[in-house]
Amino acid sequence: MLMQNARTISRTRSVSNRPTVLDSSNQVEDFPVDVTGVPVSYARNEEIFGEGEPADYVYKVISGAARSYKVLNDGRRQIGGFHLPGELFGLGFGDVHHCSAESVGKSTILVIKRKSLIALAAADYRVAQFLLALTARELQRVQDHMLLLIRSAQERVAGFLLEMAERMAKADAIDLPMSRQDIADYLGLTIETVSRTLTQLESAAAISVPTCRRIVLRNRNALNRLHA
Amino acid sequence: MLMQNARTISRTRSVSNRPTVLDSSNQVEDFPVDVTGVPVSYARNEEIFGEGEPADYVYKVISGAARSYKVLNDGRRQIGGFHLPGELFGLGFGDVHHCSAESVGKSTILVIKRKSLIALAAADYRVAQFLLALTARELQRVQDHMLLLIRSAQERVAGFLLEMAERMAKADAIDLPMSRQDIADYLGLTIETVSRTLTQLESAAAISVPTCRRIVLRNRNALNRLHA
DNA sequence: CGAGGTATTGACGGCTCTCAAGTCTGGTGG
DNA sequence: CCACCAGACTTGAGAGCCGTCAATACCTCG
Repeated sequence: MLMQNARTISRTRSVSNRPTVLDSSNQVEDFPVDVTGVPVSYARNEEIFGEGEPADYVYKVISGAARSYKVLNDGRRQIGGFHLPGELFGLGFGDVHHCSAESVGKSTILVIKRKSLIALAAADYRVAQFLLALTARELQRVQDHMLLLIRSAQERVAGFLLEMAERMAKADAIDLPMSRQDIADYLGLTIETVSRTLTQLESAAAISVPTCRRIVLRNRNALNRLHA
Repeated sequence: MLMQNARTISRTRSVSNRPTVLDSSNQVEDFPVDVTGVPVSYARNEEIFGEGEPADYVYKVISGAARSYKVLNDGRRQIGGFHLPGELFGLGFGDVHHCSAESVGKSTILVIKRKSLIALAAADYRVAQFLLALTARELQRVQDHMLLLIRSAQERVAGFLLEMAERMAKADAIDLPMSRQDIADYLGLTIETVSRTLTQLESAAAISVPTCRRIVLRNRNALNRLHA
């Protein structure tokens, strides 16, 4: 019945670490009009919002990274996406969140009142259009992620590395903010398989792994071939 | 490198079967204001739109069913979703479609000019809100679908049957519009595994399969247990 | 009635999960 | 500064689920 590791849910979590407001007011770029939010700092593994909670805010990563996820009732966790600096998350526009979100490491995140967005969108169509575009892009991202989940372990890991390189990228070196467990839960694999696959890719000279959080892409063609 | 069946792509397809306009004008319900579209009939396996084509229309199923899918370059196909009567699809709000869509069997589909929607949304915020809600609901549906893809074959098939029963449902009997290959590509399995799993579920008295397209849910509790 | 596509069933192999050590790393305290 | 510890990561052996290949049954339609 359950075939994957159910230990996923019992994970270290910094409890009762209240968010700290850093500054009183801060503007959100990207939007066609001015939107303000409050920057909040989160600790490693701290919850940002939980599934089923009222969705009063949307979020924008300033520094660090966040993960959105759902948990199956047998304990398996599926990470739907990682959110890197500059990206918005917590969209969904029901009255409650349909997934949970946590800070990956230490992070600073701009918290924006949803109501103010809704009001702006009602008044200015460009804001509504912008929100629609954001949601549609997120939809597309999730659909692409689905394509990863039907592939072999090598293809998933290669795809993950290429995606991360693309999103954080300057050079061919990536400093992953997330653990092997996070990667595994993102790719629908186990940490052992992720680890083994990275070792294989390293043996194949496609990557090198100087430290476990740092990965250098040595042969993008090989990775792209796997990415299919 | 590739481990799943690559024969998926070579599938019968009714070629050169031009859509037929049935009627000149037809209203779209659900919308907060009047939106008109044109009902078009499609043949079995006929393409409705292709990935990369300009997204000039959105679609609403009147009768029959449609499937949205993407194809990997090794030929594997992932069906992102089935669209049943009453449901809209082809949202996405980029200028091109990011997936393809086909009619499953014979179907009638209302084709709506996207531009007219955009214009309406710009003029009336309720329309914009409605579109946003639709897209967000679709996002949520895809996220839930992702959760299916990380489960065992039994869990996936059970989840699929429950989803279909919920959406087409009146009673416990479902008449599936789609083939085993469609189900397999939706669940990230092979047709053999889908077939075997249905047989298992039948042996376990959870379902019965009078004909291969008709499935009767005999024990929803058992299915729900699997669905986790 | 025959033909082609569709579905089922079986045997086998491989990929990934599971369980279990072992190794490394980063942080803490002496 | 170093020893120590806990968590994270890696590596190994074995098992199980599902994919592959192949043969057979079914079903629709000409």
